Amino acid sequence: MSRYDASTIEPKWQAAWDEAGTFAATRDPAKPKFYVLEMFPYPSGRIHIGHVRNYTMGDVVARYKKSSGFSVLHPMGWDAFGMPAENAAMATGGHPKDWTYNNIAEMKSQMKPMGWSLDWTREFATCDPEYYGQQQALFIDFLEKDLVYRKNAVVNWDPVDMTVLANEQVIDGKGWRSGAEVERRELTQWFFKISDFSEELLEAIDTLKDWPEKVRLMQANWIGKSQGLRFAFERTDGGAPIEVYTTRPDTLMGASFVGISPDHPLAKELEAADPKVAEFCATARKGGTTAEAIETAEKLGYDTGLRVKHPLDPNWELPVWIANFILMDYGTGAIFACPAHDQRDLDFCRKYDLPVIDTFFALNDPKPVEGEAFVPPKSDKVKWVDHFAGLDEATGEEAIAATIDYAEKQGWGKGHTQYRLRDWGLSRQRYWGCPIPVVHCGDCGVVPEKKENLPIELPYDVSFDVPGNPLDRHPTWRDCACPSCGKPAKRETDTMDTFVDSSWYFARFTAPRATTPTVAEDADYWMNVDQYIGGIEHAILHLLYSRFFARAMHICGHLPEKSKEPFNALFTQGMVTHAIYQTRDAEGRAVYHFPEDVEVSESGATLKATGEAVEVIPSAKMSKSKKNVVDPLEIIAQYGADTARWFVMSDSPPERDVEWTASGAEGASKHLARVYRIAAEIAEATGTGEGDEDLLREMHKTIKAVTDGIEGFAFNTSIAKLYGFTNTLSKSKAGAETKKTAMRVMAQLMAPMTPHLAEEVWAMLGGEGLVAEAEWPVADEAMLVEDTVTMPIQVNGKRRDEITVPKDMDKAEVEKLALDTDGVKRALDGNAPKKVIVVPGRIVNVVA
RNA sequence: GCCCGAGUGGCGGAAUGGUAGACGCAGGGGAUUCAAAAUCCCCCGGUAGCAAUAUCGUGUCGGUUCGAGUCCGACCUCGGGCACCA
Repeated sequence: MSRYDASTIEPKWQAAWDEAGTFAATRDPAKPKFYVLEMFPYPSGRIHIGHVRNYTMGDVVARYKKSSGFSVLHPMGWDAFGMPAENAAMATGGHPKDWTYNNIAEMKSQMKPMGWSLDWTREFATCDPEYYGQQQALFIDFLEKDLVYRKNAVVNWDPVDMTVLANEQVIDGKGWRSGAEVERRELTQWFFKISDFSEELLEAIDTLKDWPEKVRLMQANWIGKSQGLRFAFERTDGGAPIEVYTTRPDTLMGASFVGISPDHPLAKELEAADPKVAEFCATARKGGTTAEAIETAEKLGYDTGLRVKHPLDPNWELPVWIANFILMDYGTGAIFACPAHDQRDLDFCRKYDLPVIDTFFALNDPKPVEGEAFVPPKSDKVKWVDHFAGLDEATGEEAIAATIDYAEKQGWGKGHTQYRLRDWGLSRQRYWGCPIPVVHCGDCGVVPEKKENLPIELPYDVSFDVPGNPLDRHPTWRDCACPSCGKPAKRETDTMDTFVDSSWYFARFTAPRATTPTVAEDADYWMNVDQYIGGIEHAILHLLYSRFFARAMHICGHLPEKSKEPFNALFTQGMVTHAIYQTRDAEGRAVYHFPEDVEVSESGATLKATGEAVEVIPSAKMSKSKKNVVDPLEIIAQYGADTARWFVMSDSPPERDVEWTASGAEGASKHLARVYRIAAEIAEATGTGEGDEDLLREMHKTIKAVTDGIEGFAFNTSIAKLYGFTNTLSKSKAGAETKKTAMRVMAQLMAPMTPHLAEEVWAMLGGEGLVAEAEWPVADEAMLVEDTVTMPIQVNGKRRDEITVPKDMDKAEVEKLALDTDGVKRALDGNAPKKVIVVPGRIVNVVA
């Protein structure tokens, strides 16, 4: 008898699928379609175990749906623009394009042996000019529909390298290469008007029924709708009033000062006139642009000396401060502070000795605020000190509504709906991205490129030996003719955020070679993505941007109405985590190392090559920049793709993070060999036996459990059931034909996870055609019903005994039997039960 | 700092509010074998006990319920996101 040998089986069946064109997606009007998509990878050059897990999940769904009669689209491509390619060029002197395409070739050669049912004929990379040219066409359409504009926004500026830094390149407020203190600097940049869609994007979240609740919540919070009051403080010097937005207008009587952002027009005006203000603003602008950096930085303020009048009391004057924690991007860039009911304001007022005025107390505890602000939930009733609108005891919500009403009636303020969501800044001052297809003309201003001139291709002859954007210093690339007047003009040198690339690739897969962004018939047939699978780390930005893009593409006629929400169902798989190994270079900067280069022992970790001690940082998301990635190729080489697939699907629930450990692959491999052995025995078996009915019952239960597991993304429980059925089958004494039937069904049920082995077993047992094309088995409901049931008997919630009774036995009868068990008698110790609860078919609980 | 999750044996994990630990890995014992590999069988949360069994046990503390891993409240720890990592 031959033994299970993945290395001969796997290439054989992959060739068979290729020859039959099994996974090429075709529009078939006779069949329902199913579009399954996993978030496409960044071509780092090596697949890691997270990819294996992610794409195997999608493959299980794709193969299952194909068997269930759907015409399946399951494509693959490359999210190929981005910083790592430029970093590699800087580090090794190569070219981002060569680096990227080499990586793609390398990764593809690693992915092919996995046997994923991908339609490789649709493959593309976002750095292909054929792709980004269409993206440029979309940009021009968006410009025409007024979905894009230019404005100033802050970036991380490295004053030594004279270059813009990504957030990732700012470490503890300093530039990663220069080590210089980073400052926030304004630059004119391109923006998508995603905020115009705030309300629509928020409301439509309710329609995303098959998205995880946590993702919907995160998106709703991100959009951040709030109701508040907009009003202006009059200045005592007669200057332009300061407009503020507040969500707590009810606390206006507790106002302590008016604060403005260092980027507020008034701050800039004062900065120009007063060196002291300029000095403060320069300090306040130190550090990175992230919300985290701004919110955790020390709170700094500067009293401008300006005074404003309190809107409710013309004699009450408030000082105007510039404060580093106020964002110009949110609301009006100006606030009033109420320290008694906001911790940040309180800390600030204590620091600068500003007054703290209580506006309300807890109902039975009129204790003035000291070190901690009093911030009850807005739904709690509180006692008001002196509410101008005449409230005494009322909730925050009631008071806010009353205040807005009062302000509107008096005419000094207006109720306002505010969203936290900001417009999407897409400009990047970098080379390896999609060029923004506009031209700057001395006469015509900013002019979109003509579509017939697309794609605007990146020049190849660039260098990365000095910081900054190589497009800016290219000798000729910028030179062009103005599309409007024809005079000499200059190209835009900013490229697009890579989130743009990934915001419409799912639509492009429906017609990847088209000379327009999409083709109506293909988009109509294949959209939407029926099952999208990806990491939870993309819960907000990528998914929100894609939802915006789908709407914008619909407006421009590139997607049908139904695709405004492009992802019908979303599954967010957990991340594969791993410890990070790092050493430090001469300047004390972190240098990361791959796990396979590190020797880990009880006494610590060292580099295999040099024996240098390695710092071990606890498990974190696997990322190429931290090099804490595990190479699955070894498992594949040693055991085969099916073992790797079986193992990653069996080991943990797919939505949960998993800490990668190598143990277990061996066990998975043994199990597959066992299945092969049992199949080979059964293939040669003849004659009748006993227990055929029992085996068939178990088979139908297995069909149901495995199907439910796949449908519910609980692949690990499907696999547990398949383990159980393997045991049943190996012990069964049933007749040969029944066993063959059971084994063929097992091959079908295993096929989504271990497709090569399944084909082999299927062929061995005389299955017709390819198992990949066989119809999915359906459980016979009649075979699932049991006539007797074993019920646990509890006394006060603790299990004391059990009884096995007919399924439909009368409650009173069950109660009688239960009370008569030894375990119950022992627990009751002669006492009469107070109450007996019988849940038919499930449990009996005796209350003593 | 703000938003969102997760926490169950040595390990990965299972469990419509109804027998906690299915299934697997690791470990222990046995069979087979000249021996080994491979395979097959049995045991496997802690404590006490020869055992039957009792008792404790799902991050911590409290609550709801006949009954809580599951629901509610507070907390602890870990993870993700925070708009230029992808």
